[in-house]
Amino acid sequence: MKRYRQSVILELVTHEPICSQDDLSRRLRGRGFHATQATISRDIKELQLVKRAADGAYERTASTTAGRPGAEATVRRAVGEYLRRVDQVQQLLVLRTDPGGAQPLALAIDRAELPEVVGTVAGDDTILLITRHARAGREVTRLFEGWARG
Amino acid sequence: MKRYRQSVILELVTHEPICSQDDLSRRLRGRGFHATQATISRDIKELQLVKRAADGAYERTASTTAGRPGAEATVRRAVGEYLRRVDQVQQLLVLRTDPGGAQPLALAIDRAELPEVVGTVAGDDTILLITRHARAGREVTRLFEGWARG
DNA sequence: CCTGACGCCGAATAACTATGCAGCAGCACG
DNA sequence: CGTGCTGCTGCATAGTTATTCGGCGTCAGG
Repeated sequence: MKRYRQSVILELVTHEPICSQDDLSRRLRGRGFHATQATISRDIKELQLVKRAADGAYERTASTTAGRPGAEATVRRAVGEYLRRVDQVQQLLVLRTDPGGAQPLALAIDRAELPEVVGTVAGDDTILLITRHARAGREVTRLFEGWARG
Repeated sequence: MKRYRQSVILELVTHEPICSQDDLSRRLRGRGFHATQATISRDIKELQLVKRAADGAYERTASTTAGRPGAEATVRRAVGEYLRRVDQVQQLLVLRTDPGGAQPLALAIDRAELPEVVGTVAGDDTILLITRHARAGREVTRLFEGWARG
């Protein structure tokens, strides 16, 4: 129960701006969790989130940002199977696959929640992958190319 | 006055655990600054500190450590000189400039490492600017429009 | 000297978060 | 069973932070 709820909190927080615990409580309710602000306060402490003063949103720290081990194996396999080419333009990567391969690959990438990856947009055979900056883009490129070769 | 106080806040926060704004207020008093919690709240927001949930201490973010002070003045000037229009679509901003203005403006924006800005892609007279979320986009829009008018 | 605009600030207060306490499982042991 | 222990939770409230409102000083233009 608690573990599951906390993982949903992590996901919510990484994907949209959550600016208060009541806010979080409401979104959890939308996913079938009932938890009071008190419980969420404790969850947030255990998850070691931080609250940005600039906009009040909660954020994961580096320690919690490492993706789940299972997801990494999945994305690794998906990259090996689908990825055909990578082009980098600053902090954007354009990934090419065979026709129809973009959706499953993008899904796997999203699930992995790689810290360098801000988000993806997938068409049919092309994915636009957005990283935080060019350096991160290069890292992801190297990572993926390694997986594609292996 | 304000600048000086804020730099002292940064120093205090990096060297010892400060867990509340009243705490900070007391320590500032020890160094000859008199500021209420309200003022400190505003300072902390401007300094873009984050509060760790784990222990409640304030912490600097990468951007406050990395961003050079000159960069903000530069981007300010660049916005005033080049920016002609801003359109927002959720967390994306489309910035228009006169022909040829996109590259230098994007460069200045990148250098400033604004925390709300994830990245930019510049063409000749158009920049796609990616922010973390719509709220951040609105802030950046207001910020830039203010600079463009000034 | 006005006057308006602007930036900074404090007091009060609204909004948000942490925590002491008590209740309720579940579980191990006698 | 009964008892004690542990982990998790909600309620109430204490503690902390953000914001609103209004005042003050500065500066530029009239």
